[in-house]
Amino acid sequence: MKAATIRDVAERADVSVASVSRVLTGAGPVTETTRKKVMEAVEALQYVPHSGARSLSTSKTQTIGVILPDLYGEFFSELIRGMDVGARGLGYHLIVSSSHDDAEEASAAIRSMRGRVDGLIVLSPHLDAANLATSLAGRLPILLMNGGAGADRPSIVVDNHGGAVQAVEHLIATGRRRIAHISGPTGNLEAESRLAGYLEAMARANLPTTVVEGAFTQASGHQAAADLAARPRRPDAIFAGNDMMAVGAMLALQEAGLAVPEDVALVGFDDVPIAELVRPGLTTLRIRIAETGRSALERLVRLIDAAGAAVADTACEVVRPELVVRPSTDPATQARTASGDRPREAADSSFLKGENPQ
Amino acid sequence: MKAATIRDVAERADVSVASVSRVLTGAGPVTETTRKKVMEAVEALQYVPHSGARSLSTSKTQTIGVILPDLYGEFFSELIRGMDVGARGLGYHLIVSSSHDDAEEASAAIRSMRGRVDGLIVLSPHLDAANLATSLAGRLPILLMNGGAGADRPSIVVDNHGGAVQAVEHLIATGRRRIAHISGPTGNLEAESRLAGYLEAMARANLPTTVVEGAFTQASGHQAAADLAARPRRPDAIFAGNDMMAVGAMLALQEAGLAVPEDVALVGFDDVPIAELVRPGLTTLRIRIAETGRSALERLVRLIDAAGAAVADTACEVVRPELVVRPSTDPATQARTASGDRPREAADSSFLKGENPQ
DNA sequence: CTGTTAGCGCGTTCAC
DNA sequence: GTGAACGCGCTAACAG
Repeated sequence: MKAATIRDVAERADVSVASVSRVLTGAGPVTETTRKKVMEAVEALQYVPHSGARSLSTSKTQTIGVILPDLYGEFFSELIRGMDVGARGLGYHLIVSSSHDDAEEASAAIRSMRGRVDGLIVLSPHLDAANLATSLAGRLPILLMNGGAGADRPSIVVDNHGGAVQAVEHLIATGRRRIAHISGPTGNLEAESRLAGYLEAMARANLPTTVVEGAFTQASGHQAAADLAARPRRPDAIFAGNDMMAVGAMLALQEAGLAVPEDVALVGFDDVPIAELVRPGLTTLRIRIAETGRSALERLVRLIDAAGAAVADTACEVVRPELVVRPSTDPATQARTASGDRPREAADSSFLKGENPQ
Repeated sequence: MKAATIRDVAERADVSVASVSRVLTGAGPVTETTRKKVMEAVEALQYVPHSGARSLSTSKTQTIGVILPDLYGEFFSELIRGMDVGARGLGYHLIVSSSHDDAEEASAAIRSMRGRVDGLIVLSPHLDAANLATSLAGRLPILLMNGGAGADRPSIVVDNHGGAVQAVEHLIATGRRRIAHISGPTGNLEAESRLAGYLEAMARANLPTTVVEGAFTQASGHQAAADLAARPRRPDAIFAGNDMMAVGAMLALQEAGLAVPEDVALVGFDDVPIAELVRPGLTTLRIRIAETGRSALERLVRLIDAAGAAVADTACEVVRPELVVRPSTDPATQARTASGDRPREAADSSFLKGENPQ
């Protein structure tokens, strides 16, 4: 008892497979009579077109692949969510492939996408990702979001440097001077840009710098902050490379008996959902993550539709983070951000709101 | 300038396509000489096999589809993460399809998977999902995780009823009597089981019940708790239908000037990562979400491999939630859960730890 | 061990 | 308007 094919339908409806195809795809002229016969047969046989075969025939899979380093943490899940929304809106499917630690694995993952997707969104922190993507994809439209200067390929990057500068300047403006930075892992382009921004802003203000390397994980942020808190000349502010580390740092500081922001002010990066839920609410640099994801997907689809002629879109779109001040640096904002609802959602596209989560 | 096909490789290597196929798939006997010639041609032409064509030929896509209602919130993202880990381990890809509000849409989504995946994991809260899946998939292996009694199909369900009973009994054991419940949305099977468990446990203890309906979202939990806090005979404990609502409730209570757990104790459900990060840490019923996801995927693959003969596996696997006591019901646990690191991760499989998140 | 050929399931020219 | 044939790119029989 195998699934019915287009041939079975044609036979039962007593027409040719071509007619069945015409009816089902809606393309080509068809008599109402045959249309009806076909539909009846389809119904009777519970026929469902085989998208794999269709893809091979049309060389369109209606699927886009997302290559990313990890699925852990809210950043990536939000991004995926946004992409998924965009994909569904355009009739595309999303195939995710994560946890490619080294370049070798990532390259294999990209390779295995050929014939399976119409385009790729690559978020690889590996330095040579751009080259990899270029060489391995064999003329597959690719959108880079790996944090590197997009070279001359379509890409989207976050202005990490500018965001970091904003963070530091905000801390300075609120009277902080001993500002430490918990950086992301060495080799990660995003992490390095944020670090560079921190260093530049501090240098400009003529302040001494302190950097502890983290790994973009909550645990590493916790450890780094514990370290900083124990130092004789403890900082009066910490700028963490991302929100997860900031959250870890916040807990570490509180465990050490330090008050946030009174003793130590704290700033994160990304504005993941949890940033608003911790207490005190976390000041951070907002990237509209889900929206960025959707936008990325839509741009890739545009690229796909344009096909070869798309030499036009080779730009590197820059996403500028927006400073969101919360109680972790400014107690006065307490009232505003104390709500359990997320005010920002009201401003964003409605797709950002989850209506029926488990 | 199109991508090279197997024919191009065969031509350049001066062998037949069959030989190329043998070399590339590793199946069948091949001389070292031809192997070398083929590999050279592959290298020269930058050839990458077209997985779509291969799938059509082998009727194996090495892809499994996940149908879920939403991607919002940590529950689903954790689940997907676990599935992704399992998939990669078994050489499978994951294609996600979410936000199917009504049964119609979900059914269309399932249908569109034909020829694209080897099996399906369906997490639909729609009551008739089981039927839908059955009728629409045309002999596609399916694993149900929709919370309903799996009928006689392979499925995984959480013991929501038992978990809810545990929650209530814990609250009673810690001296609470006016225990309210913020339920999930009507029509959601998980929500209804949890509600039933609450009602049963309360009845057994001969305590009066109070139920406010939420929507499994943080915002709805916030609103429900604000409502409860304003009542003349305010509860001294709240059991929320999931962690997101519990977090919303916690913030609402704190805004109302109530102390957790002193004035109102709070229990959630799921044990999403954030449950440990809010203050006070949230007592909840732990489902090893990522692990459950991985396990589900592995089981589905087993089902796929077994193919037709798999009448054996028709069981309904039950996941039993484990009560995790944190300060939101018991201040004495403060010290233990104050750490920014997640102790539980040490106990779980290492794949649960994110090493390189953005 | 290797080459030839027939499908996998569908879309799509072309004549009719 | 309709049907027969070919091709998408690859794997798997079957001969040689």
